[in-house]
Order: sequence, then structure tokens, then C-alpha cells
Amino acid sequence: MGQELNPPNPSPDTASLVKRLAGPSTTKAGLAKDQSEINRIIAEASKGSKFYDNEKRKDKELTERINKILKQRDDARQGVDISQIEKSTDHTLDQLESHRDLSQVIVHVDMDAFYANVELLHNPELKGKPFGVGAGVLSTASYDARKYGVRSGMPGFIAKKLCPELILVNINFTRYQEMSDKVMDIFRRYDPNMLAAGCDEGYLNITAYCEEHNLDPQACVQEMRAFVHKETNLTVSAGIAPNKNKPNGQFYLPFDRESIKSFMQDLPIRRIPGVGRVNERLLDAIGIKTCGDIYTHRATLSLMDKQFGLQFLLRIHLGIASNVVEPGKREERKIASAKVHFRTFSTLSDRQQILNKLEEVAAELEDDTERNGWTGKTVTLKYKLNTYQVYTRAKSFDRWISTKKDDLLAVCHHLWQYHLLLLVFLIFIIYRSARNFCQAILCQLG
DNA sequence: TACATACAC
DNA sequence: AATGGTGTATGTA
Repeated sequence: MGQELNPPNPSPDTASLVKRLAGPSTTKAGLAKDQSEINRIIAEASKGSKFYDNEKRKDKELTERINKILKQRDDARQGVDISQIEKSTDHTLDQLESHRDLSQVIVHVDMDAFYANVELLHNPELKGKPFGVGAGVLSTASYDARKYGVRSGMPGFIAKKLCPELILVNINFTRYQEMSDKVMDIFRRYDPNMLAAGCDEGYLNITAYCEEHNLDPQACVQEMRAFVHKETNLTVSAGIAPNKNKPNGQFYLPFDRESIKSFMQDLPIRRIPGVGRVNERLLDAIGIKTCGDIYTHRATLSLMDKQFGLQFLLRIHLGIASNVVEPGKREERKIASAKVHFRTFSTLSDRQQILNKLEEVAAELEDDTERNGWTGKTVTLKYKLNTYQVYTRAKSFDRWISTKKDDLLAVCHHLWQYHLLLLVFLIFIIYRSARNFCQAILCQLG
């Protein structure tokens, strides 16, 4: 009956598209029972949207890129002595192995569902209930929500489809920052040089602490985690290893070559920091799913060093990473930005409306930079079309730029060009190399 | 330098 | 109806 209304033979979603739509953090906290059913629901909810079309386009582009790479691989392997290449790669591996340093005790600490657990402390009524933190897109999901497949980075309306009783809690960043400060202070007792990575995780070198207090690493970390719990009521997971490649959750990796090797053998390559969704697919295409697979395909990787980065992957295979922990310089702010969102408008007739919006953004940025004393040397105009395609247009100067709205607008007009006539739904203006205005004010433009 | 892409959190 | 913000690194031209 109504079937004629549907488009004939809608092409089925490819596995890669379904996975892409499910978002980047599917492999992270896989507490859900049936991920494929969850992915199906997400793909279904996305279907027909501009967002979906854009993801489909990107997926297709990646597939084409993969096909190109496979062809390159086949060409590269023609008429070369594979065993010779393997031999030379083995030599590189031996070199790397000979420099392995097992002397440092590195701990990766990660607060469990940080935002969600802070909210739980604040509002105990949420206990046992599925909830997400954030509006629009979720910053995190409680453990009870994760059971349904709800994850960080997921739009609220899709999360609601997966879990209709989901509660949405507004984000309270100052609350998390406060708790983060407390937790980090505890970590610093064990390593004053620790590296804070975001507000809920970090890396520590506890070698010296263990020595001075005559503690073995596991007892030391146990004690540290107990302090965190006692002083903040929050829980923290930790991985202990001879370097910074984090295992997962709460884990002690024995400090010998064989244990590390067998740990890496079946570890999915996606779990390595720096291997995201794209590299996962590229590597999968040439047969690499786990860190162990790197060795099997070392000849191909060696021939295609430029595409894949041989050294990077060989180090991953061996489980060798940096074991230097530094606090990370407290840098100056680099970017000041403002944005405006808009939805419904038409193309040509609303040129003036777009210009008005642009002016709005410029005014907002002027306000922010004047108030906080920032300026910069590059103006970046970033805009998203209603197709979700993102464009950036930038102009750099050799002097500090005036933060006056009209000066900003002048630069933006110069950058804007023909997209003025298109459907735009998001505009950013960004100052790059933002510097404190007080220091820069003397050399700013007219 | 300009721009795009990939990634992390 | 509806799919993030901020920052870094890197490749390419």
C-alpha cells in the first residue's frame, strides 16, 4: 500500500557506515550487551538527516581512499624481495628492543565516569538511575545509562531512543573543576611532576615515591586510590606499566618483555592513543586488527611507511612508549572564539541575515577579547554549511589585530567570498596565537 | 602560510 | 526537530 511512497531499493547501510554513525567512543566503555543492535537503532534514528548524508559521504570517501591504498600496496609489493624487507624490519625491531627501559613505574589514572559521579555526589537521587550529563550532546553517561549503549558524544535525542527513561542533567563545569583540583592534588603527593590530561585523567611516575616509602607499585597505587575515595568519594581506575601506553582500567602489567609482548599481541589497535576511527579502518584494510598483527604485515608497513608510519607501529607492537612524565607547560591561551548557530533561512534572499549574524559573532568576540584582554595575529572564519561540510578560511598578519568589531568584520568579508550565498548554519570567528592584550596593545593596528 | 584531516578529551 | 567545543599535530601545496 504505502510502499510506493518509499524510495525504491534504498541501499542498505554498509557496516562501516553503521559503525561510524555509532560514534567514536563505541570501543571505549563497551558495557552494552549487544552493540550491533544498538548501532542499528542509532543508524535508524540518524537516517534521512543531513548529518547522516554527510557521514555517508565521508564513509564513501574513506572507502575510496582505502581502495587506492590497497592498489598502492599491491604495486609496491611487485618484484621486491619481501623476506629481505622483513629482515631489515626485524633489525629495526631489535634496535628498539635493545633500548627498552623497564626501570620506571608509570601509572595512568582515570576517574570513573567523572562528570556523572560528581553529579551523583551532588544529587544522590540519581543513584541507580540512567542519566547523561550535558544538553544537546552528552559529555558523559552514568554507568546505568551505559548499559543501554548511551555514551559520551551522543546526541541527547538518540540517547533517549536507546533509553527512554534517561535523565538529562545540565553540565556544571565549575563543580567538576573543583573536584578535579582536589583529585589532582592527591595525585601530586605521589608525583609532583605528574601530567594532568584533561580534568579527569593523568600520568604519574611513581618510581621515586615507591623507593622512598619502600612500597611496591601495586600497594602504592592501591593506597593512592583509597585516598582519592576517602577524600572525594570518587573512584579512580589505574593502569601500572613501564610506560605510558595505558592498558585499560585497573591493571598491573608485569615489568618483563614477555608479559608486555603477550599483552600487546591481542590488544585491538584501536585502543592505542593516536589510532582513531580512520586509522583503524586503514589498518584493518591491510589485515591489521591487533597490535600483534603489525608484525605479520611488517613488510607492507615498511613499503608503505609514508601512509602508515612504520616506526610508530613497530613501537606499538613492542609495547614501547615514552616513559617520561612531565607536568606539561602551562601555556598561554592560544585561541579566542565566538560562534553563532542558526537554522532556518534561505539562500540568496537572506544574504543580509547572514551578514547580520556575522556581525553578531564579531561583536561577541570583541566583547570577550576586550573584557579578557586578548588579541591575536590570525583571524579564522569557520563555517558549517547545512550539509555539515566545514570550511575554514584564515588570514594572518604580522601585527596584533584590532579587536574592534568592525575591523574583524572587514577581515571576515575578505575571507567570506562566495559562501555568502549558501546555506550556513554555524559561524565561528577565531583568533589564533591569542596573546594577552595588555602586552600587545602597543603594537596593535590603527 | 593556508587549509584540511585526524585525534583526544 | 535535533549530531559538541577546544586544542594539538601533521600532511599537502
